[in-house]
Amino acid sequence: MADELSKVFAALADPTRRDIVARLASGDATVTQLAAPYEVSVQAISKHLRVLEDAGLVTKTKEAQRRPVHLEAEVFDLMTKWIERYRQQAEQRYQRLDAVLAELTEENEGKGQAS
Amino acid sequence: MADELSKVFAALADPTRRDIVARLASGDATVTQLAAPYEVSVQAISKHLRVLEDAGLVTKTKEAQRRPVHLEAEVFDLMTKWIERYRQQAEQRYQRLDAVLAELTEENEGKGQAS
DNA sequence: ACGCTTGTCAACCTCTTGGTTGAGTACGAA
DNA sequence: TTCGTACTCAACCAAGAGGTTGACAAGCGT
Repeated sequence: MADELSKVFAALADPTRRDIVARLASGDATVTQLAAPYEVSVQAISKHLRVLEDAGLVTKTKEAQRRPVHLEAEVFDLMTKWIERYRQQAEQRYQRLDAVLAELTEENEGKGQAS
Repeated sequence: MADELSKVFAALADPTRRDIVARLASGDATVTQLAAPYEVSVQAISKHLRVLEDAGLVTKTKEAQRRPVHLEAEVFDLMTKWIERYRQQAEQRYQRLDAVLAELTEENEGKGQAS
């Protein structure tokens, strides 16, 4: 796949992966610990983790046979920045429209017309 | 597909769709206007717009033959809330770890050990 | 009434995704 | 050294995503 942002959004588009992120937010966990709550195979969860890792949302470290998974918070900033940029612009436009509508209402105030 | 959040993330996982969102942030546009910059067919863009619409990121209105597309800012809040929840938790844990490490360093200060 | 513009629907193709099972590696415990 | 645990790799499969082309509907302008 292509750019960082696409990978991050794609990774979080899956409910299972969002769930995993949610659990990692309260502490690191190994692959089998993460796989336990789900009905799917451990391999499937391993694949999910690789997607999260490729997106930079998560890192794996070695500890004997275990691979504790750790949530990386920094990548969230990338998303937040992207979102905020366009959310704010859209909201400003919305408020500008509000202002225009308010003006139009004022102008028509004496004319008794409010289509 | 399933839940709202999954649809929103999936919609924004595509660079073309993020690009469309970016352009819509500075004003509404018709389907052909939105399709113009890209090499793909108008139908492809129409599909992209339906994905964005299903995710609630965008609305279409009728205006003669044209279908002006409008960016809906509210849905971004859903994402922002989800992201912020886990980002903050992860950051807090990180800072707590920092504090623990600082304590450990202090304790070892007189012993000349700094592995 | 006719044609042009705008947009969607439908069928099709290819690549990706999320899942499976089976085998293999790496390591600690006995 | 042998066994069990933890995890990954590889091959495979069904379903979905993004693209194409072709046909069609809906409106405006002449």
